[in-house]
Amino acid sequence: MSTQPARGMRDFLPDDVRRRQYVMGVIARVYEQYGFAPLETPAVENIETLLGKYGEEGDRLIFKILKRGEGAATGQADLALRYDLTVPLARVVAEYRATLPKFFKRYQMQPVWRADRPQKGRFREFYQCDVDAIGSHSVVVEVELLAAACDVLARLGFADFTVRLNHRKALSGMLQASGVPAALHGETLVALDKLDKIGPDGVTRELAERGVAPAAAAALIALFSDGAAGNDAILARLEAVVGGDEAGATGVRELRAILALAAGTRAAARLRLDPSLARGLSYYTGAIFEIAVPDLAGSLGGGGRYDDLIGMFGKQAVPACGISLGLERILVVMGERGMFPPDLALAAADVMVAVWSEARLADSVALAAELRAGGLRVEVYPEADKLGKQFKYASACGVPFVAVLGDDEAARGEVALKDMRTGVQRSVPRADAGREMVAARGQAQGE
RNA sequence: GUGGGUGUAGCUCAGGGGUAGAGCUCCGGACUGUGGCUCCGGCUGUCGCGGGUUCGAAUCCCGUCAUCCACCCCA
Repeated sequence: MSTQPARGMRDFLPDDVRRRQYVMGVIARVYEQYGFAPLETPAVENIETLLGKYGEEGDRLIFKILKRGEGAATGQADLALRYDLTVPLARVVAEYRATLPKFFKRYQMQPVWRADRPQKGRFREFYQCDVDAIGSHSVVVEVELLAAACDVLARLGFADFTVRLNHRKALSGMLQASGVPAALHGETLVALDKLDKIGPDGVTRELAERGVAPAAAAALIALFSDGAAGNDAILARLEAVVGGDEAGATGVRELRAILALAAGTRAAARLRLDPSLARGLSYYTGAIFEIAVPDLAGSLGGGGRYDDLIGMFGKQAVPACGISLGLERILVVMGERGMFPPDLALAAADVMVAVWSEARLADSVALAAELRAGGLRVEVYPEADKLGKQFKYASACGVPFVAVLGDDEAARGEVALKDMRTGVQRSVPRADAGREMVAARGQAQGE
């Protein structure tokens, strides 16, 4: 029988968990600094909550749960594993709107599931770390979210990430003004997105195949090729192309406002206007973001404004905006670059109590209890064994101290303490052993 | 959904028609109150699975499954 975890799923061994907890701790602290409150929702949602929210591709990748009991024979699904944290949030807001604050700011770090094909930095179960602000149309929300995400990455040690920025309304304005019929917007964006892969000629060909007029194609390619230009230059160009299109003008105005408001935050140096950024999730309605580093094909995070999603739950339309960071992607890059603090690899115990003989077992367990009461993390070697083996085990585990309570020590009321890093051993009164090692640990951490 | 790489010991991998291998890990010993280093000895295999070719297949062929990578899409 195979002992591997199911496809695209992973086991997290202690070192993995420590790294994950470290990163999630940094993220939670930053989000709290911005005034966001924690939220958790169930892994499973009713299937109709999820279907129709993500677009065709997204719906296809939802893990569905077949009916149980008498319904099992029908092969129908009534439940599904959540595909992201945004749609469950929208459901929660629609359900509890009356009791939530006017501006509901929440963060959520939980696993989501996608029936995708696994790849580097891509798993079927992965954690998203979302921050969202509900209830305001103001672009202050966008700026605060962008600043928080940039603070997180900076605090984790990233110095080379960029945040691509675009706007759904600016995008549709561009297409509309270029004479692309609304029905072709989706396909046109897919083709334009390939610009850096198949080049202007390839995109021109593909657009022609899809029925886009040559003049419109040329105008769009010119606009989308402006990658190296500064934000101001792109903004000016966008304004010119979008022209009188009303939605487009709104989009460009909001992008301008976001860039202006962000000037006083850590996001300012990161934001790159990118007219080609589209994003596949269908619920976005306004600004859209994507966070990237050069050494990973996928993004570290993404997000945007979704003013219509909460209204889809049939109650009241509520504006909303959010950003999602991909924990696994961040961990993959941090691992490759060796960005974790060294003390994450520390042993699980400060001291191991060796067991001299069967007769001393009870006394050794008692000694461990005394040391724990003094604030130490203490492991007891679980059986009486040759001392050599016990030291070898302690050494392999990286435990910095071994306490030996042999017959000689016990007779004198002492404990032998060996510092495994220096090899120095001395006997101290049993009552002082805890204090000695707490002091030694403090010294080691001060180094 | 499309395309490519790889499946051999617990782990990392060699072997490409003729008896199944190495390093690491693990266990024991040198070392009966003391680890790391060294040395000696030992355990571990349906060579992913199924079929075919052959006197003979880990090796060649077909299929299948798993896994990794790329595309699509995404975090």
